[in-house]
Amino acid sequence: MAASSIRARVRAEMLDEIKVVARRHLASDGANLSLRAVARDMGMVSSAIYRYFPSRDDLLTALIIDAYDALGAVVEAADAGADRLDLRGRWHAACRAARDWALAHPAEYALLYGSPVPGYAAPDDTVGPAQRPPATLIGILHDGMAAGRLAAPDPGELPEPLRTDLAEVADSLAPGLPAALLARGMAGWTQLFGLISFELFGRINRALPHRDAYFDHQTALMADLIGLPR
Amino acid sequence: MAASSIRARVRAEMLDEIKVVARRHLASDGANLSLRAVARDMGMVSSAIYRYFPSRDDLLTALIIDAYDALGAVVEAADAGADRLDLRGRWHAACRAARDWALAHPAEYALLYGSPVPGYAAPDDTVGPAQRPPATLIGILHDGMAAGRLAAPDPGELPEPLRTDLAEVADSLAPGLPAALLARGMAGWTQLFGLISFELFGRINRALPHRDAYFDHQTALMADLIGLPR
DNA sequence: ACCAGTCAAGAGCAGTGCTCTCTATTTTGA
DNA sequence: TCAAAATAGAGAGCACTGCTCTTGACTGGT
Repeated sequence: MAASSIRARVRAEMLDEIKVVARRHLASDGANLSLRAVARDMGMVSSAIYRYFPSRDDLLTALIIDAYDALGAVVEAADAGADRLDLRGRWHAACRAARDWALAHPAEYALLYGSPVPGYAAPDDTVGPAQRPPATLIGILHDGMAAGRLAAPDPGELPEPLRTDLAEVADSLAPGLPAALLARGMAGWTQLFGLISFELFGRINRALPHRDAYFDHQTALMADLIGLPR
Repeated sequence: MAASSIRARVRAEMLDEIKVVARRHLASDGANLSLRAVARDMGMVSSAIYRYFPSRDDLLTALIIDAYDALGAVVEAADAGADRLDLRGRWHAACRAARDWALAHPAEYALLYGSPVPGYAAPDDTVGPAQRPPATLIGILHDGMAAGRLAAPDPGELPEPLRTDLAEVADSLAPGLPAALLARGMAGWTQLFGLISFELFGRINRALPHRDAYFDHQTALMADLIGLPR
């Protein structure tokens, strides 16, 4: 058994090291990751990599899941670090954590939220980790409703086909959350994604030297829209 | 002269045809466009393409500029088609036009707003066309202020380093537009980009069958945030 | 009619993902 | 303990990529 586990442990270390090297390549060369280059960096022959990842897409999938989990973890930790009843503080902490992670890991962020890699379909393993960041944001609204610190928007602002759609999503994601509030929470999540993507990919913000202040202001506007108390 | 122009015309037609074929490949195979495949489709040898586009990146740049201009044109046309004083109608028309174009040309949208192609730096020729869609949205706010139908938010909501940043951008983009209003307009543009990108790249909206209604509701929320009169 | 500019073609280089075969090593089961 | 089975790496090879260079044919202007 010990002999068996030594081989398994070496294998696990290899898997990790391949991912570490691949992440380094991702950071320098972008999304078109070269298995041969990774192998070269590890002193292996290219075909040996296929013992560990049956295809390039499988390596990408592993990196994507790791990245989703890393992002989800920092967002959840930031949210957990704020006073439970300070909804606005939690909102800003979660948003800032997502942005900080993205700025620190731009290539991995691009892998998650950039244009999909052509010919690559993300397997179902990714949907769970992918939902951690938005689920955290929605959780803030859910807690706010439960604590009576957050008012539900007028349900009449939702036209009918949409109201039932959103109500079903709310039931499965955060039971009891009013559909109209869920819609505003999703608006906040969409905005967060857009802000980070523009800052990372775009060029508009070149005219705005104080990016932190811009980001905080924009997320504050969304907090206003949601109705988080000041 | 006529003889010279016939050659120039053939050349221009070749440039166009290459771009048409390249767009077709873009739609089917995504961003990793193959010059050899394009050449094959045109019955040329691969090296002949280089007479027309010195590199793959130059072809990409041409496609990007065309796409920005196409998107900008439909957004501007949609805005121009609405009553000048119906700010909300203009806002929705412009947003819907952008979404419709993106849904009709997903690969080109991904080229514009997806993760940047690794190793490819967009040249300065692209920044002009790239600003047409957001400039159209900001123009709506500008007109609204001029017509007295749009109130400026409290300038105090902007912290100081940010206020001067935004004021400078406003001066160059839409003189007279209050900085706080510009910030809200940029929020709307960010949200529009995020909505379209999520719908095109994401999987969240799979739970929302009525996507048109969702989109309209989300853009209406941003119109509320901006203060566009109902 | 000639010369210069333009074009397509082909060969070739260095790189890619991936498959297959071969050999060496390790683990396992009787 | 010792052979069988599983696993690891190496290397060759296939079909593909972007791109360069040279060669030969064609065209337009003088």
